[in-house]
Formats: sequence, structure tokens, C-alpha cells
Amino acid sequence: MTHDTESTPDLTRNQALVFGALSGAEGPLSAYTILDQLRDDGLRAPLQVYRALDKLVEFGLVHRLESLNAFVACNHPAGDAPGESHGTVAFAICEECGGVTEFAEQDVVKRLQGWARTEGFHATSTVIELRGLCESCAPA
Amino acid sequence: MTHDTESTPDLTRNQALVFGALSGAEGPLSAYTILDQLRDDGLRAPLQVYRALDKLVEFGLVHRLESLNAFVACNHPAGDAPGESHGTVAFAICEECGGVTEFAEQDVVKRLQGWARTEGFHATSTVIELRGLCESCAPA
DNA sequence: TGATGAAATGTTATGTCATAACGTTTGAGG
DNA sequence: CCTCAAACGTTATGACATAACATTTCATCA
Repeated sequence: MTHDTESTPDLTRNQALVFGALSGAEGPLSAYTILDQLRDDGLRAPLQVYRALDKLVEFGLVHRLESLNAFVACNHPAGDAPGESHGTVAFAICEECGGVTEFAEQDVVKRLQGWARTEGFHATSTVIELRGLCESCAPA
Repeated sequence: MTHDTESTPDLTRNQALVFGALSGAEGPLSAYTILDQLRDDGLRAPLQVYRALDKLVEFGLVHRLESLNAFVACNHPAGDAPGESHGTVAFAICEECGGVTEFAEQDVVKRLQGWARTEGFHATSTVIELRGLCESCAPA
């Protein structure tokens, strides 16, 4: 144990390898793409990657993009305290360059929570993903 | 041609079969579940279902739930003119009973559009899905 | 009427994403 | 040291989706 008030937990070897692959990537990666990149590091089966991904998502270090069946390293743009990190975030996914922008729109989340409250729906997770073209890739 | 100002287009046989299966279902169905239900009607291959689904989604009669890899018949709760039907809608998916509630929160959409505008992101589609427990299934 | 072209269809094969089930290894704490 | 939970390794299988190619349907129009 590396002592640890409540920050990022120690990663196991496989978790570190998978997180490294995602951190170094320009965009989202599928589990099988990650596996291919890590063959030389000893990973051999999809399950090794999926198990690491499950944990990394649980730790909040990685996000799963539902509309892509792929994963990205978390990159929320600024101040988050160690204890309680982020809540719901949204993603803008460029279909041209593959780039993903993570953002938090508190008003959006509040509105959705409001709807849920009035309907008695108890949300455990929320998916918000925009698909389209980023500024660089959009036609002039 | 059944003349047609700009309402729902005529469906082909396969499209009608698939739409019928989704309309009759209590919750979302996967393409393969639909296929199984339509074997007796002559459907034999996944592609027949996927092609029909593509069209139905294009027509706005069916929605794809990204976080479930499944499909539901559209059921937006009220007034929509024939010409321009709905824009972005959101879904609340109960993980206990499988029920799906479709809803439109215009403020949420506006906020996301606002973010996109300021970032220069040109969204072509938007996914909003809440996962959790519906009122009936939530613990007392 | 009958040529024609776009859309839909039928079929086989394959690609991609994800987990079940089993046994083994690792390592912190008693 | 023992023990137990967590992580790991491996094989097999399940679930979701599309490529490629041949054929049929049917509204349009010369």
C-alpha cells in the first residue's frame, strides 16, 4: 500500500498497461485495439483488457463511449478535488478525425436530474454523447 | 404510391414486419431478438433486420439505444406535426424491468447546442440516455 | 410495352465487441 | 505461515454488426 487518502488507487500491472495505452492515444480505442498494442507486454486475451477497463472506469480514470463501443482516458478540463472527482460528463465525438472532447455542463445535468426527480426515476448513470464534426474538421 | 405530403413513408414488407415487432414489444429489442420473432414470417438473416432498422431509424419511427445495443419503437409523448417530427430526444432506461421512457427536454438540448456553438462543434446526432430504476422498480 | 435504374431483397461469410467458466497466482493482514 | 479476497491466465463461446455479391421489385418514361 502506498498510503492513499482517497486519491487514485494503485494500479495493477494490467491496469497500468491499459491506462497507459489509452493515455498515449489520440482518440478512443476499442478493447481489441488496446489488446493488440499490448501483446508485446504480455497481454494475450480480451478478458485481460476488459477486466482492467472495468476497474479503470470504476476508478473514474477511463470513460466508456457507448455510441462507439470504445474507451478514452479521462480528461476533464480542470479543477477536481481528489476525494469526490467528477459526476456526469458529456462527450463530443468528431466523426472525421476521431477526436473526443470531454465537457461538463452542469445545467444539462441539473435539468436531467430535475426530470428524473419529477418522474421518480432513480438514475445511476447518464450517457451524453454528441456526434458530428469538430471545429477543425467542419467545412468552412 | 399512396400519395404522401410528407408523413410516414410507405413501409416495405420487411420494414413493416420489424416495425410491428418493435411496436408490439414491451421494451427494447435487439436485432437478433427481432429476427427470432420474425423467422416464421420469412426472415432468415441479421442483415434483413438491420437494413429494415436503418430505414426505420431514418424515418424517425424507431430509435436505437446506444447503451443497450437495442431498438425501440418511437413513442414521443404528444404533439408532433407530420412534416417536421421530433429532434433530439432522451431516454430513461430501467435496469430492473427493462422499460424505456422517451422524453424531450428542450432546455437540455438548447444547452448542448449552446456548448456546441461556442466550441464550433457541428453535431449531427445526440445521445442522451439515463440508466437506473423507474419509479415502479425503485425501492420504497 | 418494355427498357432502365434505384431501392430493396436474399444469402453466405466474416468481422467486431464482450463474457462465461475454470483454475492459478499474488499479497496484505491476522 | 495461513488465509481469503482480488487479480490473473486461458479457452471457449455468445452477442452485435457488416462486407460482398447476386437477384428481384417496381415506378418512371422513351
